[in-house]
This record gives sequence, structure tokens and C-alpha cells, in this order.
Amino acid sequence: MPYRPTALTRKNAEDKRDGFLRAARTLVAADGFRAATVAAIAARCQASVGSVYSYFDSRDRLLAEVFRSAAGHEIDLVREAVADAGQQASQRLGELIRIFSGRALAGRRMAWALLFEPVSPVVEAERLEYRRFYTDVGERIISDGLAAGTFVPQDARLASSAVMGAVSEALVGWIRPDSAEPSAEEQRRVMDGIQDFCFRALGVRDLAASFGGGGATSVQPRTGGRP
Amino acid sequence: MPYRPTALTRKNAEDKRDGFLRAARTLVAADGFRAATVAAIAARCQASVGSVYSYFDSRDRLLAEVFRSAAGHEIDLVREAVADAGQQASQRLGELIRIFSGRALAGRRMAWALLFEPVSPVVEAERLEYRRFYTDVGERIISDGLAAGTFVPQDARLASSAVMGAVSEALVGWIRPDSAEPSAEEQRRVMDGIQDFCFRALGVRDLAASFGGGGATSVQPRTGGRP
DNA sequence: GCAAGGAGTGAACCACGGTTCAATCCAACG
DNA sequence: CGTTGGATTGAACCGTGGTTCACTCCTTGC
Repeated sequence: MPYRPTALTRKNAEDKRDGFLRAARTLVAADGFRAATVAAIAARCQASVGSVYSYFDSRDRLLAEVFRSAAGHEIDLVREAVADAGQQASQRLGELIRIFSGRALAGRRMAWALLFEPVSPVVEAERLEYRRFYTDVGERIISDGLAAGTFVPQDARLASSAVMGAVSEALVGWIRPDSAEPSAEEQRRVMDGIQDFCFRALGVRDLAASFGGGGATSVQPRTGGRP
Repeated sequence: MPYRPTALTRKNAEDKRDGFLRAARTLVAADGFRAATVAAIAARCQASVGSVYSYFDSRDRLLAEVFRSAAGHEIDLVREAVADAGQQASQRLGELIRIFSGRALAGRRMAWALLFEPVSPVVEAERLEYRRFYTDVGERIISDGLAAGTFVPQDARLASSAVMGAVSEALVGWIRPDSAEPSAEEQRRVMDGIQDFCFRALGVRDLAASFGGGGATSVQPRTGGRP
């Protein structure tokens, strides 16, 4: 508020900006981007509509930033999990799939918003990048697995896309806004099913060697008995 | 136009209605549902905006009908191809995948509109049914294959969803409005890749017995040498 | 106190495309 | 011909939600 702009004013301004972002994020997590109107965001901060525009060029940019931050958080978790999973391509891909699905099932509204909700082109551009990240990570893992002979020969990029598609589509029924929340038991079954599906698709060999032997996976390329 | 409503007037009215539907469909096929504004539809029939509303309750219903008809046509083709494919579950699923992908790659704009374009809730409801059809057909085929021992034990519904997701996601990069048209060679590669991926995921056994042995598929659940 | 000027306000504005409806047209009947 | 009434017209209307901007508020420096 003084003449010279800089002081702790800077901090206050940043806090305010952050407040708007956090408010928007909360709204998105609860009811999707659709619900994050400028009026709702402002109201949640006990601020006026106009003040939002002194911190953001437009609603689109604000929402794009919300998307980037929320998606970035998911990405970090996945990246971390994949990094901690060791060398085995199958283990790394398993982590990718499980963390991705687990997070989606845990935060269904947000997952739906990030993955499926219709959004403006500006936000859609963020989404494209976001999806691309997963496809890239998947491709890298699959390429490694291919080189190591863990997977059956195939186009890594195509396979990665297909994996992401399979995961997304298997999830969408469970995270749609009007769908009922799946029980923990169901969640486990879905996640296991997805992983098994993808592992088979990639042609994972000697699963027992990769994992403890118990666990979710029941991939038996040739014999296949009932669990 | 006479007092008594029925005559060949009936036919004329139906023709007109059909004209609007066809016009809308052409617009959708060219630029998606977004482009099918009431004004554009009317203009294409040299009619006025208002006249559209004497044949349809609302734009949404009109577009829903367009969706249903376009999607219905696709469904017929798939149903037919699957029926002609014989008993083998793997063959039937192969047809489903190949016809679906082939059609999408041949009519990219329409495929994008039907599968991915953001649409109003009313049209989205049609889409849900449309996707459901494919998932149902897939599930039935997979169940049959499971019973016959053609596929490895798994949840048929989940697997069907995953297959449709894998197919869709593998295609989306090629049918996005701003993507370049893939060459025939690329199209073949994509379709083969998708089918192989899905077959492996399902754990198709003794492929050579199902098919001629040549062709695209190169599924080797255990041995898998380099091509 | 008082002037300065940045921050905040919120009602008005705008864009957009679907929807309406009073006016008009016109083929068919007597 | 004159009348009838369904078909057609298209300009005006509306709902929605993002965006603007003239005005107020309030802290700071003198």
C-alpha cells in the first residue's frame, strides 16, 4: 500500500494469488473445472470478482495454472514411485500403473477433472502435456524392458499409449461424477485387473522372478489356472 | 399445404427433416458437432433458422439424432463383420478391433466427433450408449473366448473396457483434428500393433491355428524371438 | 490532518448461439 | 377469386458467465 511498491506487500500479493489458486483448486477437486467460476473463486476468498483479474489475465490462465499444479503433483508422485521401483521394467511399469490408478480412485473428482472433464482449449493444452508425460514415461520404461528382454518385441510408443488408454478406460467407469464410490475391495480388484491386463499385453516373462510370487499378479501366459 | 394434413405432404415433411439431418451430419463429418450450428444447418438446406424448429425440438435433439444415426451405422458395420468372422473368439475380436480402427482412420473427423469431441450432455448420453455397445460386444466375445479356453482367465468386462481404451488411445493421436493424415502404411502398422497388443493382453493361445499364420499377428507368449 | 495512489469493488457490459413468435407466404378448396 | 390455415421466415430475445472500469477504500508519507 505504500508508494514504493516493494516491501512485504510483495508477500501479501503472492499470498493473495496463492489464495485464489488454492480456492480454485478446491472447487475443481469438489466439482470439476466447470464449477470453478470466477465468482465462486472470488467468493471463497471473500474477495470481489474484479480482484481476481489483478492477479490473473483470465479465468483460462488461472485454471491452466491450477491444472498444471494439480497435475504436476500427480506427476511427481508417479515419478518418485517409478524411481524407487528399482531396475526391473515390469516393476517400474507396475508402479506407474498402480500409483496412477490408486491416486485416481482415491481422488475421483479431481482425477475425472484432470483426465476427462471437457475444458477450454487453453486448459486442454495443459492436459495434452500431462498425458504426454505419462506416455513418455511409459515409453521409456517399455523401451528399457524391450532392451532387457522383459517384454515381447513391439512398438514402445504404441504400447505405451495403449497401456494408458487401457488404464484410463478401465478407470473411467469408477471415477465418473455420477458413479458410486467403489469399495476398497473393488478398487483392489480393478487395479490388479488393469495391471495384469497390461503385463500380459506387454508379454511380461517370468513374473515370479520379478515379484515375490504372491501379490496381485496372476499372469500365466500359457497354463493359466484359476486364482 | 391442404386442410387435411395427410397426403404426400407427409413425404415432403419427412424429406425436409431428412435434409436437415443430412446437412447436420455433413457438417459434423467435416468439422465436428461444434460446427453444426442451427444457422449453418438451415443455410445448407436453403431454409430459415426457424424452420429447423418445426422439425426438431432443439438443436441438442437434432444432434443426438445425428449421433445416433452415424454411430448406428458404425455399429452395424462392426456387428456384421463380427457375425461374419466365424466362431473363434479371437477372430471375432480381431474383426471388432480392425473394423473399428479402420473406420476411424478412414473417417477421421467423424470418428473424432463420435469418440472424443466435447459435446452437450444430451449428445454425451448417446455417446455413452455407443461406447457401451462396443464394450458389451467385446465382453460377450471375451466371455465366449474364456469359456472356450482361447483366452487366459480374467474379468471379461474389465478386459473389454481395457481393450476399447487401448484401441481408442492408440487411435486418438491419429484422428485429432489437427493431426496429419497417416499414410496407408502407417495405418496398417497402427492397426496391427493395436490388435497384437490386445491379443497378447487377452492371452490368445495358438494364434497360428486361428489365423493363416502369416498376417500381422506375431504373438509369442513364451518364446518370442525377434522378428 | 491531508493528499496520493495502489488495491479492491461489483454492477454493467459483452459475446455467443440457441430459441421464440408475430408476420408473411402460398397451395388448396369452395 | 377469396378464404383458410399450415409452413416458413428472420429479427428480436434470452441465459450464461467471463470481462471491464469508474468508483470507493485505506494505508502511507509528509
